[in-house]
Amino acid sequence: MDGHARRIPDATVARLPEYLRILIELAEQRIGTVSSERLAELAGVNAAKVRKDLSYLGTYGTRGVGYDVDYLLFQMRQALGVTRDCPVVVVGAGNLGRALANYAGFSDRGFPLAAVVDADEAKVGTNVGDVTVRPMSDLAELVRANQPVIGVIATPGPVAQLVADQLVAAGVTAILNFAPALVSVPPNISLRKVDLALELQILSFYQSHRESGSASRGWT
Amino acid sequence: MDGHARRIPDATVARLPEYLRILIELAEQRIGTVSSERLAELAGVNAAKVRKDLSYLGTYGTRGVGYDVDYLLFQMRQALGVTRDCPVVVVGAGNLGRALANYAGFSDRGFPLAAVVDADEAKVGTNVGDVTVRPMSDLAELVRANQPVIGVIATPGPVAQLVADQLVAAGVTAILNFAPALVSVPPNISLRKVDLALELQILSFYQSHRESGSASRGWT
DNA sequence: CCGAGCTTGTGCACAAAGTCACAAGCATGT
DNA sequence: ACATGCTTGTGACTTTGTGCACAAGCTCGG
Ligand SMILES: NC(=O)c1ccc[n+]([C@@H]2O[C@H](COP(=O)([O-])OP(=O)(O)OC[C@H]3O[C@@H](n4cnc5c(N)ncnc54)[C@H](O)[C@@H]3O)[C@@H](O)[C@H]2O)c1
Ligand SMILES: NC(=O)c1ccc[n+]([C@@H]2O[C@H](COP(=O)([O-])OP(=O)(O)OC[C@H]3O[C@@H](n4cnc5c(N)ncnc54)[C@H](O)[C@@H]3O)[C@@H](O)[C@H]2O)c1
Repeated sequence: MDGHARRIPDATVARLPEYLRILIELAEQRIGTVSSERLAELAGVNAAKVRKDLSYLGTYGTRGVGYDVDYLLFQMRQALGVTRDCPVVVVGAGNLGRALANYAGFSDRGFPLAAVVDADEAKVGTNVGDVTVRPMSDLAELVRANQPVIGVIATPGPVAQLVADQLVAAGVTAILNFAPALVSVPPNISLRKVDLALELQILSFYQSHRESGSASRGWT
Repeated sequence: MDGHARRIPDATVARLPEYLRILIELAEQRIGTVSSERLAELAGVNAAKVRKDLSYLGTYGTRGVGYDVDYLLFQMRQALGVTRDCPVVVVGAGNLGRALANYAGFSDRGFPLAAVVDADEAKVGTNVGDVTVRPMSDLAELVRANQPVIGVIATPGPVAQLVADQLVAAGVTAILNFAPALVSVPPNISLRKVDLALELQILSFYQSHRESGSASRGWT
């Protein structure tokens, strides 16, 4: 379609959603154009980096003016593949699973909650957020009915690999893992992990070695 | 004490807590020594990287044998600054704040919950986990009584900067931000953010551009 | 139509991170 | 004592990411 399709570096991919969030805010404020300078300020990064990042998507800016917010927004959604909503299935209806299920921010950002499943019979049938907890045996069907789906692991660490295998078998193509355990998936499945205790330990490190680590951003 | 104190790269710092978690598991299994090869396998990274990472802490391995688990564990805790527990104060007693407060994994890993505070009068006085929600006006005193403290922002995005400022004013030296907003802090304060919707969008990208992104790990 | 004033897009030089390959060094058995 | 086998620690190289600086290019006013 475009013809140039150059590969986007991982570091850039990791920043695109941040730009996306900012663009959405700008669009809500009826701001029509934005410069790389301003975007950089809002995202807490270098302006040159913003321009380089955006240039991987295509040449969408106008020299002397900046970027058209709505157009860039459209192109960014296209690039990120968030043009259509992508439902999410949460596995584990514990503390975290329930908080996630109650979280409106997911639907708002294009990731509606499709279902919550749990292995515990006592939790199946209870309500969390807008949905009813379903048994693990429903997983394959739920995934098939909603494809493509992102699977979220919110179970204890020791069963994380097992759950991941079940998600993959059910046909999920991307997994977000909150359990503090390594999980392996086939190479065609995307996997990311979020480990909160790990974040605290990184903070702890920079706190005890008091010199500006990579963690802190500019102070205005 | 040691004399050589070379600067540890950020990328290494981000991996150390993962090694720490694995070492704790190994110690629990009464495993006395571990090779870089095995550690790498458990952490899902390259063995040479493990060795280089560990070499920043000091020369604690034994050639032909590997690393003594207990000794390395001790040194790693030392390096990460997690030798003493570091209490955590959560701001915002909503879905996420309550899930965090109920989460045993924090105390287990050296980050006991000191308090939960909230600006909403209706929530002050309610119980979450083992603690009672306190008003914002108690923040400074709570921080003073527990120092050093890590502050966790679990409030809506629009007030995140305000809350961060209050945390800094109260004397917190490290902040973990869950709100989807940029917050600025003075350079001597450590700051990290966790944005779940952002993670989902990154997954979405790699899902729509189906080639192995940086996200997936090996499949055994 | 032209010049002034911005802002983009990118070449380039540098910094950081990752990988390989291997010498150095320890333990064990003979 | 010494050869053997294994694993560490690290120098050299590759890949990836960052930031500067500036030419190219757009808009607008006169
Ligand atoms: N609660 C938090 O704030 C928090 C924070 C950081 C990380 N985490 C991590 O998130 C995970 C969940 O935490 P939590 O506090 O919600 O735990 P939890 O114990 O409250 O909930 C775990 C849920 O998983 C279910 N489960 C157990 N085995 C299962 C299986 N094989 N298949 C499907 N479901 C299964 C349980 O029935 C339970 O409902 C843990 O790994 C934890 O370390 C939680
Ligand atoms: N719930 C989730 O699973 C989840 C997931 C990802 C991100 N988040 C983010 O975490 C944050 C909290 O989410 P939530 O679902 O718990 O929201 P929530 O609305 O349930 O809770 C927010 C809490 O913050 C309190 N608060 C509001 N203003 C405050 C102020 N100025 N000072 C102190 N407290 C204040 C409110 O009283 C409320 O109790 C949001 O930014 C959200 O985007 C939540």
